[in-house]
Amino acid sequence: MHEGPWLDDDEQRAWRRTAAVMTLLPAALDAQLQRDAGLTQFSYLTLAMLSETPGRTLPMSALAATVNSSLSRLSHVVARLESQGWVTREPSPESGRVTVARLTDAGMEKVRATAPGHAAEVRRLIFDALDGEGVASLACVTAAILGRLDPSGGLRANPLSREGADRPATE
Amino acid sequence: MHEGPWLDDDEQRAWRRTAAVMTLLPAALDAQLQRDAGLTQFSYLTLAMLSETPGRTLPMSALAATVNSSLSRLSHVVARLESQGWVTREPSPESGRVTVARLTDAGMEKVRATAPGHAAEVRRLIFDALDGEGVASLACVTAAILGRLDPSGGLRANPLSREGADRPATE
DNA sequence: CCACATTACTTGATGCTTCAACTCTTCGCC
DNA sequence: GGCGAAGAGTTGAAGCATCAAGTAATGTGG
Repeated sequence: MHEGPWLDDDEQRAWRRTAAVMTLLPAALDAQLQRDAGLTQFSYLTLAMLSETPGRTLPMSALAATVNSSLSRLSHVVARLESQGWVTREPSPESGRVTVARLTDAGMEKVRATAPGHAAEVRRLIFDALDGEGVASLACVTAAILGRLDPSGGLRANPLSREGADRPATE
Repeated sequence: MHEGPWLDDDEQRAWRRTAAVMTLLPAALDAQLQRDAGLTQFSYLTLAMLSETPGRTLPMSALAATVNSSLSRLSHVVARLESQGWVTREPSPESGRVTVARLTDAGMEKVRATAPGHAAEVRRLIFDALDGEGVASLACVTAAILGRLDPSGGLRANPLSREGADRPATE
C-alpha cells in the first residue's frame, strides 16, 4: 500500500496534530511552572521523582533514567537545583564513582507547594478534554510509541513501583 | 469523584507515558534531522510549510501561526535559514509592516532531499507501532487536546487547505 | 597485578529558545 | 489630519539543552 516512506492522509492528519501537541503542550506546561514556581518542567520532574523515591535519594544515572534525560543534562540541572538549596549531591558510600542526589527538606517543600498547581494544569489541558475512553486510548497509543522509542524499556515506560514512597508528588 | 487537582491512577499512567513521549519523540526526530540534514525539527518544519504554500511565500506572522511559534522565535530561525541561502526576506508590497519569507530554489531542494528520510523516521517511530484504529485514536485524542491548547483554533489544529500547493513535503 | 576498556559523572563551548525592549507602520477616531 | 493604540517584526541578553571532551573510579583479560 504505502510506497516509499510517505504517510497516507489519515496518518498525515494524525502526525500534524501530534506535532502541534508536542509543540504547544510542553510550552503551556512550562509557562505555568515558570510563572508559578520559577521551575522548568524538567527541573520540576527531577524534584518530583526524587520526592517519590524512598529515602529521597537516587544515583545520578538512575535519576537520569527516570526522567528520560542524558546524564549531562541532568548534571547541569542538578547543579542549578543544588545552588538553590533544593537538592544536594554526595558521593555514594558504596561505589566511588556514583554520585547520589538527595532532595532537601526545602526541596520537598517546594514540590509540595508546586504540585497542585501543576497537576491542575495537566488536568485542565489534557484530561478535561478526554472521557474515560480517551484516557484509555492515550495510554494505549503512547505505550505503543514508547515501545519504539525506548526498545530497552529501561526508561519511564514502566515507572517506579511507587510502593512505600512518600508520594507527595501524586499529580 | 476527583477531589482537588489530583489525577486518578489511569490518568496518572496516561500522563506519565505522554510526558515520556513528549520528551523522547522530539529528541529522536531532532537527532535524525540533525544527523542527516543539519536541521532542527523546527527549522525543517519552517522550510516544509513554505514549500507547501503556493508561491512558496508567507508573511512572517502567517508562517509563525502555521508552525505554532512566536514571531520572535521564527525571526531568529529565519535569519539563520536566510544566512544559509534557503530563505529570503522581503518587505511586502501590500503593507509596509509585513515581511514575507520566500523559499529559495536551494531551500526547495533542501526540503526535497530531507523529506523522505524524515518521513521514514516518523513512520518508523509512530506509525509502525499503530494499527488503523491506533491512528484514529491518536488523531482523535490530539484533536481534543488541541482544542484546549489553542481555543482560537487559529494554529496548526486545522492545517492549510493544501489544494494547489507544490506539495513536495508530503511526509 | 597491571594495562585497558568501561562506567559514572562533570565541565565548557556552542547553539537554540525565550523574554523584554525597541522600531516602524497602520488603524481608529475625534 | 493628527494623535494614540494596536499590529508586525527585529534585536540583544539570559537561560537552557546538546555535544564533545575530560576526569576518575571500577571492572576484566592476560
